Amino acid sequence: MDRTPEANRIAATKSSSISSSPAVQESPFSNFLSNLSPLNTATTASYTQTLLGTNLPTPPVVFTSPHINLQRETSFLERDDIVEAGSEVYKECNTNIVQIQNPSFEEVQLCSPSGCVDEYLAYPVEVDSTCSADLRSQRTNEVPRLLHSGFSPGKESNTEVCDIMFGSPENEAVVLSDQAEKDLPLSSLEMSQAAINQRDGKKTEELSRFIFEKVRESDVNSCLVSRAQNCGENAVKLNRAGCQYDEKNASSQSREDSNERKQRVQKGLVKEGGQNERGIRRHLQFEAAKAYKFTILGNSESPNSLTHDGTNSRSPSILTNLKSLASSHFDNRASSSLQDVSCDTSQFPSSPYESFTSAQIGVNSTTSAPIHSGIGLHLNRISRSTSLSSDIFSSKKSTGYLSTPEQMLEHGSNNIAMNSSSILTSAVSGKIYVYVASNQQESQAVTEANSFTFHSTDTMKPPCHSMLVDQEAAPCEVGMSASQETDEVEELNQLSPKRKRQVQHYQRRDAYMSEGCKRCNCRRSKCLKLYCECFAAGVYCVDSCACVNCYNKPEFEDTVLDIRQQIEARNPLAFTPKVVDNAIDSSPNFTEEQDLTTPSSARHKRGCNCKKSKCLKRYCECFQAKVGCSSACRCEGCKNTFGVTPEPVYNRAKRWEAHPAEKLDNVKGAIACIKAPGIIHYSPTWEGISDISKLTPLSHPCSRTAFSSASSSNSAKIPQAQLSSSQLQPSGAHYDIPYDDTPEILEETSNPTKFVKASSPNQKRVSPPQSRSRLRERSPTGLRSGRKFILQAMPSFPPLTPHRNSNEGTNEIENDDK
DNA sequence: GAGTTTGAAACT
DNA sequence: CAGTTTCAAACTC
Repeated sequence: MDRTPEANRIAATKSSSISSSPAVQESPFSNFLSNLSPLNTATTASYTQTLLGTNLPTPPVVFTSPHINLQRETSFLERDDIVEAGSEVYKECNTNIVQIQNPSFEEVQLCSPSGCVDEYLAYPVEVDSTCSADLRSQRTNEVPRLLHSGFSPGKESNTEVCDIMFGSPENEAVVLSDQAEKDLPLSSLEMSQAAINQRDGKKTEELSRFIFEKVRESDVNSCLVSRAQNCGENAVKLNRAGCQYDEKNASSQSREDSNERKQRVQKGLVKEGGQNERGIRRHLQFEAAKAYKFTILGNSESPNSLTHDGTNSRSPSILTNLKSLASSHFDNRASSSLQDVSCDTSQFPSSPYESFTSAQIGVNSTTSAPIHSGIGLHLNRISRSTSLSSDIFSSKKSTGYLSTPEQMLEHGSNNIAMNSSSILTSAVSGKIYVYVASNQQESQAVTEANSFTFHSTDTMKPPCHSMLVDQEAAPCEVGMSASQETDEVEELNQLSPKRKRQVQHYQRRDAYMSEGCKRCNCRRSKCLKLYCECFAAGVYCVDSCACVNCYNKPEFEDTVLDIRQQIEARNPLAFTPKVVDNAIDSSPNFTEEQDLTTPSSARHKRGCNCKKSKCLKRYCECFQAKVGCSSACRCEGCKNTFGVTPEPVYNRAKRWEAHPAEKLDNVKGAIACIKAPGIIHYSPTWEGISDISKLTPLSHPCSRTAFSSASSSNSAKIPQAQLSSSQLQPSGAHYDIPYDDTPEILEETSNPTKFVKASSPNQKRVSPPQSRSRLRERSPTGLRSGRKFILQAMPSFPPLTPHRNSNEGTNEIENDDK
C-alpha cells in the first residue's frame, strides 16, 4: 500500500508522542488533550497500523470522557493511567460485549476508563456520541481510520452469536458461504440473511428471544452504557466494513444502475416508482451513502486499506454491538423517551431491547416504530429528531423494500449495511466531530444533526412505521406532555363546536401526519427539494404520497443523494432536525431530572419567521412542532405559547419589561452561575458552558432553559470580567463562551426597550442561522477543537480567566497563532 | 374541492 | 444579502 504524505505524517506523529506542534508538546495542557483524544492515540495508531501493515495492538479507543475527568479534576497523571488502562479495558470490553457475559461491577469499571459508572449515566450522549462516527462528516481520514482500527472479536463469540442470530451455517444462504470463501465483510450480508430469515418467519422468535434474554442478562444499565461506549464505535467500524463490502461488490453494479437511472431521469424517461418499494417508505440513507462515497470514493485510501482485518469485517458482533447500543439507548432516559414517544406502543414488543434490536437487524416484524428522519437525520421537523427510532425502521423498511434475496444481494446488502451504519452513526452520533476535524465546520454542522437527532427524543414522533409499510392510517400519538395536553383541552373547550371539530380534525390529522407519517403532495419539485416534506425529512416518498413526477424514491437513490448533497452544500444544516431539544441540544450533562420527552424543552432550531400568522397557525414551524418560539425566531406579533421551556421569548420580553429589576437579578444570577464551581465546573464542554446563555428571568440561572441562539452574535459583548471570575474549564469551550451564546439576558439588560414589540428578539438576526450552530458544534469538540475555534472565533481576545489552566489556554492560542 | 394565504425554500 | 419568485402546506369557503 502506498503511503501517502498524510500517512507518513501520521506515522511520524505517532512516533513522536502524537503532538501537533512542538509548542503543544511542551504544554501540559496539550498533553492533557492528547490523553483525552482518542484519535490522537487510537486512531492514529490504527491508521498507522493499517498503512504499515503492522500488527500493533488494538489501540485504546477508549473515550475517557474528558468531562468526567475534568469534573473530577483528575490529574494528568491519573489520566495517563486511565488511558493506558483503557487499552486493556478496550479489549476486555470487546470480549465481554461479544460474549454478552453477565456484567459485573468490575466490568463496568473496566469499561469506564475513568472508573466511574455514573459518569456515563450522567453523560450518555457524550458516551454514545464519542463512540460513534458520523460518516457523513468524514472530511478527514480520521474517522475511517477510527472505524477500521483493529477490532477483532473472539471467534467463539462470533460463532455463538452468528449461530444464534442467523442459524447454523448450513441454513445460511449461498451468500454467506460465498462471502466466507472470499473472506469478505459479511456484516451486511449477514444482516441481509437475517432479514431474509426473518421475513420468512423462521427465526423471528428465536432471534427475539435470544436478544431479549441476552439483554436481560446484561441488566446492569451502567455497564450497558459503558459497553455501548465501545460497542458503538465498534459497531460503526463493522458497519463501515459492511459498507466496504458494498463498495467492492455491490456498488459497482448499483452505480451503473444509478447512473443509468440518473441519465434516464435527466431525460425524463424514467418511470417513477417501482413495484419493489410499493407501499414502503424507506429511509434515505443519506449519511451512510455519503460516508460511503466520501470514504471510499473520495478518500485517498484504497478500499482495501480500509479493511485491514477480515475478522473485523465479517464480525457478527455488530449484532451484539447493536444490542448494546439498544440497551444503552433504552437504558434510563433513552428507553423511556422512546417508549414515551412510541407510536402505537401496543405494537412494540414487550421489551424495548427486543424491539430495537429486531428492527435493527431487519426483522420484518409487525413492530411499529417511529420513523424519523435522517441525518441522520432525522425529522427535520420534530420527528426527525428521533434518529434512533427512525433509523431503526429504516432497516426494516429496507427489508421490506427488498423482497427477494436477489434484491438483497444486489441492493440489500448495501442498503442494509447503510442502514446499519445509519443506525449506529445516527443513534450514537453526536460528537464524533470532536475527534474528526476540529476545523471541519461543515462536518460539524452536519454532525449536529445526528446529535440533535438522537437527543431530541422529547420531540420525536414515533414513526408510524406500520403505517408506512402497510399504508394504513394508524394515527400516531403526538408526543405531548400532560400539561400541554391539558392546556390544549382547555383551549379546545373554549372554542365553538364548529371550531372545536375543526381543531380536533387538525389534531387528528396532526397526529396522523406527525413526522414520519407525512405524505407529500409535491407537483413541481419532483420531491427533490426541501419543499417536499418527505425529502426534507429524509425519507422516500410512498405510494400514498400524492406527489407528481416524484424522484424521491429508492430507485433514484443516487439522484436523491446528489440533490441532497447540493442542498447541504448550500446549507449544511438543511437536513438537520428543525426542532431540537434544549436540554439535549444544549448540554450533555443533563441530569435524570430532566425529562427529555418534555416538548417544552424543545425549540425550533432556526426559529420561524412568521409575519401574519402570529405563530398561531401551522404555517409557523414552531407552532407546527408544538414548541414555543425562541430567541431564534424572527417572527412578528408572536403569540405562540407552545412550550414552557424555552419560554417564548416574547413572554420573557414582556416579563422583563414589567420587571426590569428582575432582569438585573437574573444577570447577577447568571454571573453567579458562571462563577459557581459546582455548576459550571463539572462540565468542560461547550454545551455545558453554553448553558449560561440560557439563563432567563424565569428559570434558574443555571438551568438549561430558554436557550438563546440569537445571542451568539452578540455574545462578544459579554463583559470579560464576568468570565474572568468563572471557574470554567480549560477547554476550548472555555473561550468559546463569550463569543457564542452570550446570555441573552446580559444583552437585554443594556437594552431594556428591546422587547417593546411582542416579537421574537431575533428578528434582526445578526448571524446566519447556522453560524451559531456551527460555533456550538465546534465548541463541544472542546478539548480537541478548541484551538481551531479560538483562532476562528476570538483571535484578538486574550485568555479570559485566571483559571488555573488559563495558561494552557493561552499557550494554545499562541501556538495556533504561530 | 377550489381558491387563497402563508412562510419556507429557492432563486436572482 | 436583500428582494423576488417558487413552492407546497395550511387554511378558508
